[in-house]
Formats: sequence, C-alpha cells, structure tokens
Amino acid sequence: MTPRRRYWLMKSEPQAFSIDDLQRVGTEPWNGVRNYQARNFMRDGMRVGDGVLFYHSNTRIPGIVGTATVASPAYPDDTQFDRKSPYYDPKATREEPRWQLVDIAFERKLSRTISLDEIKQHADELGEEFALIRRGNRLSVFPVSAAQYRYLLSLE
DNA sequence: GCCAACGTTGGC
DNA sequence: GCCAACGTTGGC
Repeated sequence: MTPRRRYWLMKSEPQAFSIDDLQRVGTEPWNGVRNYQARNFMRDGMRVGDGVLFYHSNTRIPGIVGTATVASPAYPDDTQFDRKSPYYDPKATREEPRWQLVDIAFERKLSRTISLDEIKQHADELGEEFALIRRGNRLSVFPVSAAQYRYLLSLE
C-alpha cells in the first residue's frame, strides 16, 4: 500500500535561495539545516513525493510563494564536511554524519504571495497549533496537515 | 545535570 | 538595525 502523502513547510531566505532559484535549477539539496528538530523531520518524516509549501522568510513580505515536492530520501548534507562552507560542522565526520537533508523539486510558483500577515488573519481556520504563527517559532522545517495545506493554498 | 553566556532566527 | 525567543555550548 502506498503511504499517504505528507505535507511540510520549508523556510528559505530569498536572498540566499528563492523560489525563482528553485524554478531555475529544478531540484536542490536542502542543505544548511542545523537544527535537530528540523533535521529529524527531514530524516524521519519525509518521503519522496511529499508536498512542500515554500516560504520566504526574513524579507519585506514574508509568506508562502510556491510549492515543491520531496525528491529524495534523506542523505548526509555534504556541506557539514566542507571546511570552506558556512555550514561546516567540525564535529561531523563521514563515518558519523550529523546533518541530513532531502532534495526538493520545484512544483509551481503561486500567482501571488500568501503573506504571513494574511495567514495570521486565518489563525482560527488553521488551528492554534499551526507552527508558523505560534509565538517564537523559529523552526525552518515543520509538518503541515493535509487540511492546513489545502486551506493555505485555497487562499491563493 | 544545571544554567549563564552566547549565537541564531526572523518579524518588525 | 533592533531585539524577543529560544536552541546550543561548556564550565562547574
């Protein structure tokens, strides 16, 4: 039996890597995640074909700008071994990698940004537990329910 | 194992 | 650029 598709939200700073960048390259290793909870979601929760809401953070109008899909199982993030990378982790070794990632494939760009501001106005429909609008939440990768995924895209 | 210091995230 | 929130580190 095919497992039910899961859904995720992934944040990226557009000046570092934007939805347009993803559209250009098609598929991208989601490197640089250095938070254990976010890593665990990628390593233990994600499966090929899962749906991803692509979110622009730390920008003039933060919000959801496109969709993508999980395109690979989790595998070690190469940047942890690279001394020249800003993501280099001296405690990680090839034998015992610490950080994992998945590949993300472009699906589509939304016709408009569904802004954080707008998302907050729909807090009731999304539920209190929706991680994006919980106070102080800084996770860059987290699960979204199928209902939340559908609802957010229905705002487009 | 506690917790102060420090670093990062990300909205504003 | 500010700063609240909060995860991580490391001394003890």
